Amino acid sequence: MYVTLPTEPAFPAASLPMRGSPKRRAAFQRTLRCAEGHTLFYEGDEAEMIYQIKSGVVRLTRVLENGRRQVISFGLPGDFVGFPDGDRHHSDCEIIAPAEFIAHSRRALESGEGNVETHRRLLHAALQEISAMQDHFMMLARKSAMEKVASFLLVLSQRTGIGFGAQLAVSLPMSRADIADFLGLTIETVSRCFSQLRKDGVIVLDTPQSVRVRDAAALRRAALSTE
Amino acid sequence: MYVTLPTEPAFPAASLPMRGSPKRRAAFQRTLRCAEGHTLFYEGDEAEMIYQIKSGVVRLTRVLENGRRQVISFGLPGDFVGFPDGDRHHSDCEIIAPAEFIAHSRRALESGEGNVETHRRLLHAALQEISAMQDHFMMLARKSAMEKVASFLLVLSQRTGIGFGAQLAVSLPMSRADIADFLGLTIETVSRCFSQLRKDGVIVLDTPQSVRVRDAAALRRAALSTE
DNA sequence: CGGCACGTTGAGTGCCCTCAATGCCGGTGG
DNA sequence: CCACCGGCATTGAGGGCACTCAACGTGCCG
Repeated sequence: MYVTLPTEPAFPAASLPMRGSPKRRAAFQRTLRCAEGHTLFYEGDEAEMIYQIKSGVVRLTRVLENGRRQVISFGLPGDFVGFPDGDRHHSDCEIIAPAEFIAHSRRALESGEGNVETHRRLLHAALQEISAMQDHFMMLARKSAMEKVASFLLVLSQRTGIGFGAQLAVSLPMSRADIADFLGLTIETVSRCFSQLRKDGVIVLDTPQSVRVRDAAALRRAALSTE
Repeated sequence: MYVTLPTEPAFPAASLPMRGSPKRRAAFQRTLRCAEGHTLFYEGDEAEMIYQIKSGVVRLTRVLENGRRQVISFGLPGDFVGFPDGDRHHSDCEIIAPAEFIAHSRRALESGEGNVETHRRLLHAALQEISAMQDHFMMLARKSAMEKVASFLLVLSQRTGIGFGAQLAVSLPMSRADIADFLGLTIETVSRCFSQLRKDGVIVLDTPQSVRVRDAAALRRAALSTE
């Protein structure tokens, strides 16, 4: 069953697939569609569902009291988002490219209610998340600006790139500010790194949101920078 | 390299409580004691157990191919370490202060085998870990050197500090190199921050491994640095 | 056309890194 | 006992990378 999300302002979408459903107690899994610009959940919301992204892109963010923002991660197809801390979400989740989700009840993760196999997959995803975040520690703490941007492009091209002749077309639905807050850089530095990669012939910038990777090997070298 | 190795060679401690035990199949939970300098598990080891720290301190590290090292976290009493990625550990775990653990079978987390309540607690700890790591993202990406060091001291003093008159005595079993690799700084910068805090009268450095917090409010201010 | 959001580019500064020297402490051997 | 050494921490001098501040270009929308 599909729940199409509207063009109205953001709302606690997490609650939608459950409320008022006659099959509520049996609804461990639902499919959900959501337009760009909407917020799937906010920090502090009660976490009723965990979402697997079928298509589209989401952005997980967290804000410090002084206003500094951190983009925790970008959710790409295949990713799970919404793992709770206690019974609450600990970040905001905004849709930045029209997305479809499979929504799982939180109890499917916590108690295996509904389906043992689903429980196993959710748990596995949560543990993988921990490992992936550790990789990102390296990124934030030990890589130069160019390495960060190159690594970012590399991952994105590997996960969502589309063959385009000898090149790989990559869409960047997020803004430069999002990328900067993800990598721990400023907007200007991110922009300068893109320009440098363009000047070096590694990438082509058709529009700021549309990149083609011309030299994947060079990109990989820039991302590692063993020197 | 960084850390002095113990009087005996490191060993796969994780396997100790299981091997040769006649009660092996029933052993979902065991207590374990381990001296400083030993390694509880290595990256790539099969993750048979998950450990809750009863006392002592451990260090989780990961190494990049080019040699750059990242300290993922320090495990303090109450913390869980050893959450697997698939069936493998994804970091090294070394004991840096004599420690006691409760070892849980990985199956206790994955299938709830043994005890439902244990399963719930392990899962809860894994989810909390995700949330805690997100906080550390902020730390690595958006805080200045002084904020990082002050935050680090603050957390440590809150978790392991011992009242000492009006002051709070904190033990730092880890080296400056460990702290630097945890915070994404260099040894020298960490040292300079400690010295600055000392000059400002915020802390007293009895020895490099033994700190007293004189002015907790000032430390908190330094950690937030809203300016 | 003006206003705005976003991205790019330039100039200058500052924070933290690099490199280097020194001090301290424990272990070891003369 | 002292000399020597290696590991660790501290401190200083200098430089570079990324930040800050600012200007400009572009596309979108009223």
